[in-house]
Amino acid sequence: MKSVAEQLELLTAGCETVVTREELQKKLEQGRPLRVKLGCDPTAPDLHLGHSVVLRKLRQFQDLGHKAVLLIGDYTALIGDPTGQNKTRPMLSAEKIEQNARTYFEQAGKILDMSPDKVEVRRNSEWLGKMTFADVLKLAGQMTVARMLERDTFEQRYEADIPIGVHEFLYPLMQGHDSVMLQADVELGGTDQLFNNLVGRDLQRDAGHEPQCVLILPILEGLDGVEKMSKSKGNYIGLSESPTDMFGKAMSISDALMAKWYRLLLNQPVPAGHPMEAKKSLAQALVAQYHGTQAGQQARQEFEQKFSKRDYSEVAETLAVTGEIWIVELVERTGKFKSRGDIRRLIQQGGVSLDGQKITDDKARVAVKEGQVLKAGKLVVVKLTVS
RNA sequence: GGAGAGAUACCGAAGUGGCCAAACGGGGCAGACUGUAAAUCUGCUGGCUUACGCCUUCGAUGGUUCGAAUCCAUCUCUCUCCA
Repeated sequence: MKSVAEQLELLTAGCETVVTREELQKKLEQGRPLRVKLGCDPTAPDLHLGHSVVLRKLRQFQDLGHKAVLLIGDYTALIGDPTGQNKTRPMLSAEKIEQNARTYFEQAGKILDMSPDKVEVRRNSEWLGKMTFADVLKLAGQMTVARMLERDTFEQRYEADIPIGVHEFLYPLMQGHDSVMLQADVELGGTDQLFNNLVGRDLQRDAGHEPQCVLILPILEGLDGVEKMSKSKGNYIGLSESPTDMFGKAMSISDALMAKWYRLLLNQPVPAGHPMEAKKSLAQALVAQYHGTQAGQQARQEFEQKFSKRDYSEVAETLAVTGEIWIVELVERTGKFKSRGDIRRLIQQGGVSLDGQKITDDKARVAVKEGQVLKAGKLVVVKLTVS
């Protein structure tokens, strides 16, 4: 067991905001396992590196002997959230939610310790589903409109004339109420969760509990280096992606972004030396985290061969085709493109080559030979086999 | 409840009867250059069709017209001011 000072140092490292350090220290001094809450969204089961930042923090708590309390927001997902901003969030069936939750745990398990004594899984329908309208009013009475409007996402939307549904004011309260019910000692979240988590403190205090500490982790920018990593923006690396894709995507980030990824994903400073070498180390370490050390080395070797030496002999992915085939169809078979029009454009612009020879005629038929290598765009390289 | 403004492709934003698959900017993709970085230059950027061409798209539904993103009606949603 590490000392309180060591724990405190470790746990607050990398956090953007800690509310408050003193309180956390006091809780740690009590010497009992703390209950560390993290809300999971059962509508987005595809976890990516962005989610991993907060999950890794939670893992740190676990490793120090504390308990991860995963809260599934099944009640809100069941009702749906018709917020103007994100269109109408579809109502999810109970089965779908369960299925998503399972997928979530499967992926979160790559980071968290999922052994029963380290994790507690709860659903907020347990208590929210039983509340009466009078209970809701009582809850709502603990908050004021002015305070709600302090929240910057609300403030911004209000200023920008973007609609805000009244029910949206209730979400922070629901989330805060969850903390009361769970007797959370600590709540983790991304920067967008600061307000919600602080509401939890108020409600806990009103309920006569000791308020939870709030640890806010920074947002991880996605591949583009500007926007927050998210599935809808397509700028993410999924936790379940293949070593090849992970490595390739990681290599495409900007040097400026690399430092932040090092800090948030590896808890390390950028090593000295050539930025490209540093990036390779980053990519390798990431692959190793999710696929093992060996896969990390392999991915690196494969990458260096493919792109640095332009030697495609070791390409792992294969595609079986029959003898002669129309080039557009051939590329389509890789399954990585959304439409034929897209493929045509790619071909016309010189993005497709066979054994290093560009094919720019989108009407061409090609006679595929065993072992030829097809390259389409930056990321797709496959070895062809004739069947 | 009253008065006004608005809804265009991934986003912002032009377009007010045919030349509109829809200007321009951003984003995205590709090529050149590189380190699959950045910067820069160039091209592309609804779907199907290996051609001719066809189909879907300007909030929704109907209508006027040879012809509608554009005109009319109804509806839905949003914003502002007033009560």
